[in-house]
Amino acid sequence: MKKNVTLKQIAKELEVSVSTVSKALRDNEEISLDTRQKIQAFAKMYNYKPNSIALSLRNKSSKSIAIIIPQIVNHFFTKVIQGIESEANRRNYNVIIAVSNDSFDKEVLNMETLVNGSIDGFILSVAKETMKKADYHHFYETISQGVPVVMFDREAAEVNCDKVIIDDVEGAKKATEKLINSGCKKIVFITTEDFVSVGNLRLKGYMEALNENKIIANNSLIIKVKDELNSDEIEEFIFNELEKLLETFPDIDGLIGVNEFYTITAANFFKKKSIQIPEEISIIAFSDGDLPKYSYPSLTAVSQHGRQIGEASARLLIDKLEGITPEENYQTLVIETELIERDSTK
Amino acid sequence: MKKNVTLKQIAKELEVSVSTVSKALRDNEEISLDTRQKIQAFAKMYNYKPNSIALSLRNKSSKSIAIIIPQIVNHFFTKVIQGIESEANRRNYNVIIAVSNDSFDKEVLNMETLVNGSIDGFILSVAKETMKKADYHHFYETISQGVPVVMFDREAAEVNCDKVIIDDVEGAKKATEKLINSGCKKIVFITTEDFVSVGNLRLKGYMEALNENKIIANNSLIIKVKDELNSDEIEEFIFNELEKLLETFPDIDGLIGVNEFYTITAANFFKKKSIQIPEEISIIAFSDGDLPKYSYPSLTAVSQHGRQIGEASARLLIDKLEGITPEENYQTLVIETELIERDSTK
DNA sequence: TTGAAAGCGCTAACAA
DNA sequence: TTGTTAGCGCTTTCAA
Repeated sequence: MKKNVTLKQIAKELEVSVSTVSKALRDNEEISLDTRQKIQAFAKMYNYKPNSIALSLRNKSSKSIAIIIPQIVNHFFTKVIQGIESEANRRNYNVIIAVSNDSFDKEVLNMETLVNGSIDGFILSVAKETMKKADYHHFYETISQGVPVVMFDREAAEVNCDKVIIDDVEGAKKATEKLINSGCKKIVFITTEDFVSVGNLRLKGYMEALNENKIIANNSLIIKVKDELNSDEIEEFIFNELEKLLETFPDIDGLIGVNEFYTITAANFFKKKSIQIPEEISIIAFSDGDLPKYSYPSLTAVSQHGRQIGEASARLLIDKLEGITPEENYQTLVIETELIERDSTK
Repeated sequence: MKKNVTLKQIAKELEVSVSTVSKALRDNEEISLDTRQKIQAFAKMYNYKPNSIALSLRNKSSKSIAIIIPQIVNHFFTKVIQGIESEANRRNYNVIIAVSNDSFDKEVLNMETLVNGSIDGFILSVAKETMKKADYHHFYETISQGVPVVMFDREAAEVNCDKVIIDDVEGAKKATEKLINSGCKKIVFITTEDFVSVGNLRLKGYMEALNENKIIANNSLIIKVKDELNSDEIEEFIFNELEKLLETFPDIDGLIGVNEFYTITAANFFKKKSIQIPEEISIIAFSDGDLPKYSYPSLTAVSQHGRQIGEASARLLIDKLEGITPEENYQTLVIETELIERDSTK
């Protein structure tokens, strides 16, 4: 076990001072070409690598940014990470990923442990529990300490910071219109409980589209899946709700789900019932994931462009870190959704 | 923008020395109860948080471990991360995630940037390109610098370090046997190219099961998907191969795929052909993901227990970091696979 | 052209 | 019981 060489060791070997070595390695003109070359050659030979911790301490900057996401097992978030990674790497920043598990406490803990020196800024999507509690003190604190925060997707409206969101209202509207235009009259909407901003916005878009097309919205067609259910229970819940719905409204002919799981579960329900997709019912999912694509028939989906969201978030954050945009100049970028038409719609 | 308070500032305010503050905050008995309480109260009021960078520099340990995975958009890897996270958090370690994108250069770069102080050890799955090149110098170097490495799933056999692998041979064998026992005679096997260790091992298990059941293996039934194809091309490739296969062997009645994408694509092919699953053909996927579960009919799958792999890896690494296991004592843990029976097999 | 010294925030051995 | 000092690895100002 040979430890990494330090400036000190090199200095000792070469019988020069530490500062000379430091300067030489940064190719400072102050040092004679001769010494510089000698030192550089030696450093290379001993595979010298500057200690990044020491650099961070010294420079008050670690050149790394932290991502805090609610869940790691989530295709949308992984896409966002991919986007952040690519932009950050391009601009020589490292990326650290932490997971809040949708828990308020873990979100706070993550920020607290990271905020002290190890990272220069945050890109995060707010944990569900935090939204529910509406307790945002940890965001205010980090921002007031001069550590910039960028929120994406799930954001806290009252917190002043850069944000990258998708146009959920518009996305849901486009999806609903697509169904209406292809002849659907009774469109089911499966969403989350009210406190999740995203679900709400999508519901709003659905409503708007109905209104504008003079279709009277019917609350019975809106299924709100309880937050605390696990995946088996979700299936059971959705199957039950649809079963009931089908009894009262045997003529439902369209369905939109605010995430891929709800939607695919619904699609499977109809497959089981031998109700043809899209002939008898058209289906659209909100999703950036693989489920709709590999489903049979494949599902038309509203893509959230996770990668672009990630890239935009990283750009916003790094621009701020490097002083390209002034500190108190907060922007909210809206990334357009895209309707990817597949085989579940006419 | 108020910066975080430091020991020095507290010391100054309270007119004591820095070391007194340091000791008081760690509740050192050396300091009188009186002073301790005063200092602690003050620190709390000013929301003092130790600077983790300074601590790392001082302690030569950051209490964090780095995960390097080939891809972030991969359900298996995210499950593993989840497992690592939970074990690491339990033992008060932070987790940093970096992505190699299956590129040799990026893997090397990641390790180099992280190895210098910011992390105490690595948990990684080897990038495809690295396996192809069989260039493992970066692993040797980090290990020889005293930074422990744990490899999971995709591992470099010749590198001496802790490893957590799944019993791929056994998993494939179980899957094949399941099909044989349910009456399948002609089982297709869709795998990767030869240099991917995992694909190879699974193929071996398939072969073994056939042999032990006196079924003569037929190379034409083995489809090797080229590595460089994108997802659309993979679909095209698999569809073509199966089409051809069906002409020569209209009596194929079983199929195993080494990952969820290959398998689900094959399943979709049969759905398109109106060949009934599982009546006419039984299907099993290797997968930890959601695709098989939400497929219709749902697909029987060999689960790799990603979460457990993650937990075991973290345990191995942290035990080494804390000196619980001796440095040069390398273990290879084998995590059993599990056949999750669903609706695509009889 | 080179080097000494201070300092980033913290801890710990030793001195007072 | 409290404080002084040195040091983790690095950069940078100022002096030689």
